[in-house]
Amino acid sequence: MGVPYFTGRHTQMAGLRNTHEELTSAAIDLFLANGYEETTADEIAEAAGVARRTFFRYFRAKEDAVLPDHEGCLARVRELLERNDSGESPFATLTRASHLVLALYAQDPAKAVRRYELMRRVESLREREIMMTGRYQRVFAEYLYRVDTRIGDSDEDDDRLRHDVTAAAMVAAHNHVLRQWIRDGGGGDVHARLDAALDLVEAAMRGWQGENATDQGELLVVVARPGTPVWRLAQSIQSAAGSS
Amino acid sequence: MGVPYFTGRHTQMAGLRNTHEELTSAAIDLFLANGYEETTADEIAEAAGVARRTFFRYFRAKEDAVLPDHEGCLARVRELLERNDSGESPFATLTRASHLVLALYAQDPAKAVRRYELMRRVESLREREIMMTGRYQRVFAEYLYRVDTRIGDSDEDDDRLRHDVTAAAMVAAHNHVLRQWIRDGGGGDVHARLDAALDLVEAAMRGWQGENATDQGELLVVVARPGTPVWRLAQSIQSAAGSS
DNA sequence: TATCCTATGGCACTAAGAGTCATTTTGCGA
DNA sequence: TCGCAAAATGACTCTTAGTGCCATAGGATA
Repeated sequence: MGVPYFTGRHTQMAGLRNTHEELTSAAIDLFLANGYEETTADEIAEAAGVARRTFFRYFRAKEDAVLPDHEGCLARVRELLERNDSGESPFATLTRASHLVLALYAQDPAKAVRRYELMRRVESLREREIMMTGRYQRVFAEYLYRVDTRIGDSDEDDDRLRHDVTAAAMVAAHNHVLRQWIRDGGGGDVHARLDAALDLVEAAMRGWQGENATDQGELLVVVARPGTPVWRLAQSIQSAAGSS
Repeated sequence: MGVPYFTGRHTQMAGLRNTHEELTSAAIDLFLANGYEETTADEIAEAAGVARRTFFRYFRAKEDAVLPDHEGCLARVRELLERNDSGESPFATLTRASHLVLALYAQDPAKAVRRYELMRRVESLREREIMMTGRYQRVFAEYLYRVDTRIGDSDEDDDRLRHDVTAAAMVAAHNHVLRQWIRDGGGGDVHARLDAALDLVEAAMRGWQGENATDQGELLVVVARPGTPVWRLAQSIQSAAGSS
């Protein structure tokens, strides 16, 4: 078998023992009780009533026994971004992808809180989590690069910078919301909070301009007397916006 | 000795053999020639004419033999942020910190290019690098949280979100500039490029608003006939901005 | 010369992770 | 209900990263 790691395989009927689940909960229990480094893969396997080798068939590394199934989630995110069926904005699509990731935690708040407690004190787990967010960020940035090309004279490298920064900002907002939610004990509507945060990010990034940018926050006041033709208004607005 | 790893210790007189340098270059050579996983710490040590144990005295992990001295750089960044002597803006201080990190690569462009070649194909090294950027990002965000508190009615949680996003955006911009520079072969003035990129980030983040923000990019057009009192103008602008 | 102190070498040990093959379990069609 | 193919598991072995511990070499200092 080529890729034996758990990504939805190992399908178990209801009622039968779910090795994956037993391994993760045994791992979290032992880690919380005896410490992370102090717990060996042997002990986890034994606690789950399974052989050591089996443990490493379900998880490619010790850390993965605690962390959520990012591999599978990343695959779903990629699929979502490649489908790209609706006519929504790139940012909106990435927002949906963010919710997909958030659901990975939100669907089991109690476990999320326990995991967080663990990650708070184990450096190695924090590192792994950071790595994963880096993966998402990269996928986001690449998606933007693919679909958010702009017509006109905009500099290509500047566009890529904007894509990288946007992806980083979105992931940071996601992580912020997730962390706050978990610290609050896992109550309330996380998804609504994520939407609010991403709205702020989108608003800020909408102000991203190339080198010939107009100043943010500038007020454009057009004074016209009644009876002025509308095209005249449009003309002066345009020229004012262009010559800042 | 408590912390034996290289952070400026192992001071060598000029002319004596610099074990650290020999180990890193031996490591890069062997990794590029035979692959990363295929090269053991034993072989690196032997190539540097040193014992295996010595290798792990200089580097806490195999990956660290290739990567730049992030540990020391992080310490310098922390020191810079804690000094906080000048009266510049938080963003400007973080910009200086970014330049500090950039210098870690810019001071030896040839080695940076070789390293990049290596990281391009070794997942484990990419992971380590992502981890390190995560560390910087965290330090940046914490700095903002410390010094960029705002007076008035601004929501605290919203502030922290802004700090997280700002830090992420800055680090993303830094990494973007660094990557582009390395891909271009390591020529030109990286530091100038970083300044340009961070200027764009600052401009975008300046547009960050709390929940009662007016829409970014929205144009407010006031039409008034000549002779209208100024207070009347102000009144309608205010009411229009408030009801968006 | 006696003595420190630091870098190094050498050795043993733990544990993570991968390869391999035999064995069991499970799903499914006849 | 039986039997078969595929998947899951168990039981080894092996390599290598990383650590702890102690001995030693060799330069600096009193």
